[in-house]
Amino acid sequence: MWKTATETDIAEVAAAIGDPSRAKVLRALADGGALPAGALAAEAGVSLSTISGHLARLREAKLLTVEHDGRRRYYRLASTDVARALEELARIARPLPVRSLSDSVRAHALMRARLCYDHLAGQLGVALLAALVDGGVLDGSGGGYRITPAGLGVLGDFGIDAGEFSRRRPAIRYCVDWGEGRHHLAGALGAAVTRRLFELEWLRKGRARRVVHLTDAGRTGLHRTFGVPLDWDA
Amino acid sequence: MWKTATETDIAEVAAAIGDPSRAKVLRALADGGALPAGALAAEAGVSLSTISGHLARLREAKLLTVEHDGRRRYYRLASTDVARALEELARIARPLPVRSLSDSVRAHALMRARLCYDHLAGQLGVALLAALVDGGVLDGSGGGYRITPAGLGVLGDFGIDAGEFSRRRPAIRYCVDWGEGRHHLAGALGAAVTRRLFELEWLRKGRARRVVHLTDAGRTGLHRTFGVPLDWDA
DNA sequence: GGATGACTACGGTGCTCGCCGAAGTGTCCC
DNA sequence: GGGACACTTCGGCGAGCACCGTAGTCATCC
Repeated sequence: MWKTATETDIAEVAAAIGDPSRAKVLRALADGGALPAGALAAEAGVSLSTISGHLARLREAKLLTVEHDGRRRYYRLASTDVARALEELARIARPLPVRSLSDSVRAHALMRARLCYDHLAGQLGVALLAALVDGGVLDGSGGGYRITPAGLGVLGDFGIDAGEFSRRRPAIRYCVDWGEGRHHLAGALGAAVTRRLFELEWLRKGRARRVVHLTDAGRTGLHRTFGVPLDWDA
Repeated sequence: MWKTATETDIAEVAAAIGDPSRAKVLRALADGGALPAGALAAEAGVSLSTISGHLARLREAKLLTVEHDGRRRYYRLASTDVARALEELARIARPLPVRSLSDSVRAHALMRARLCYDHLAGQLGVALLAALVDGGVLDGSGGGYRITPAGLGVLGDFGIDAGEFSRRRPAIRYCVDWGEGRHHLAGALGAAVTRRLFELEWLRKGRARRVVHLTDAGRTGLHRTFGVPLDWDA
């Protein structure tokens, strides 16, 4: 039932994360995407042989998984838990010096709406979860979230069959977002909603990694479907 | 309003955590207590000079704070955010080999009820928060928790003036506990409740660090006051 | 004021590990 | 099958750092 909660080796994981090159790799994968070794090498600014060693170590620490696809290997975060831990670390880490104007533009965009692993985060993610609860799609009482019977219908109309979720992954999880104590939607439902938002082109990927933009169709669509305020970003 | 969310230096913090000796220090302080350098040296199994260097580094990384008290210096986790990040890392870390029987006894006790920084965690913490929501003390809808008007009264009778909470610390936070997607109560309220539980001797510190035990008085008291089931640990 | 205790600062030693280039392995394309 | 491509493994170099013992700095106690 409960995982056997012996002490765990924090030092090992932390050491695995605690190298500039490896941290860059993890951040590049924080949107839940998969990238081949070459791209990650470029991202981290090191040689292919070096990145290969780093990737082996991250894999050893169970932070990454590999998917073989022909002659290339796509690396991906091992789980949403990893993404969570990374965001939590980012909270307590000191800010990197802002190097350029585009950095601060990107920072602002990330704050508004970004991908955290495979689901929506940032202010938009928070606003969406709040709207789902206010609109009765989710029941937020009881120390967690549950899909209500009414909510099943709303989600079905939106194109999501919540009954189809795999047993392995919790249907609903939440990530703690920037700005004390606000949630955004994660878990299988968070991922499904986000995927559907892209399908409908209510959401579009920004040029910078992890950044997403709400389209005009998305703004009105989210308002009509889930009651997200039109001025959520005011 | 929102913190300026530029990229943060995950690698620096993670590297600070990612050393066996430093990780032991952090784990020893994870219950929110404060310990002098000598005790931490013993805990980590290194010399005083070595621990001094480690403590300086942890302080530099803003993970620890020091309080001077005469000729000794007490070290403490810098914030609840740090405790959170550590628990999150513990989630994804591989379990350390169980070395002895007492280890596994302790692991079991930790799972049942433990301190996470300054508030209650483990199955008991989860059960308490659930009871507070079910009993209407907290309102769990809306993507967070709020104290209800009725709840203010219940808490007052219990000996907690929730109006007195400082503005600096959020009244209510939650930590994600072991076992997918359950919360336990944190924040100023979590700390106040826990403090009061010790005052009333409903809760007693166990022999092992972080472990706490519910007394018989506590079991019935929590049931009558907040509606925690008598068989929460069944 | 001098002795004791708690810690920090310094100097030195050895090991780990991040880095690269070169060579090896597996995959795809022509 | 041969060659290009994507990556991993190997060997070697250099820097960083975890560790200790010793010496220095405060604060307390007598």
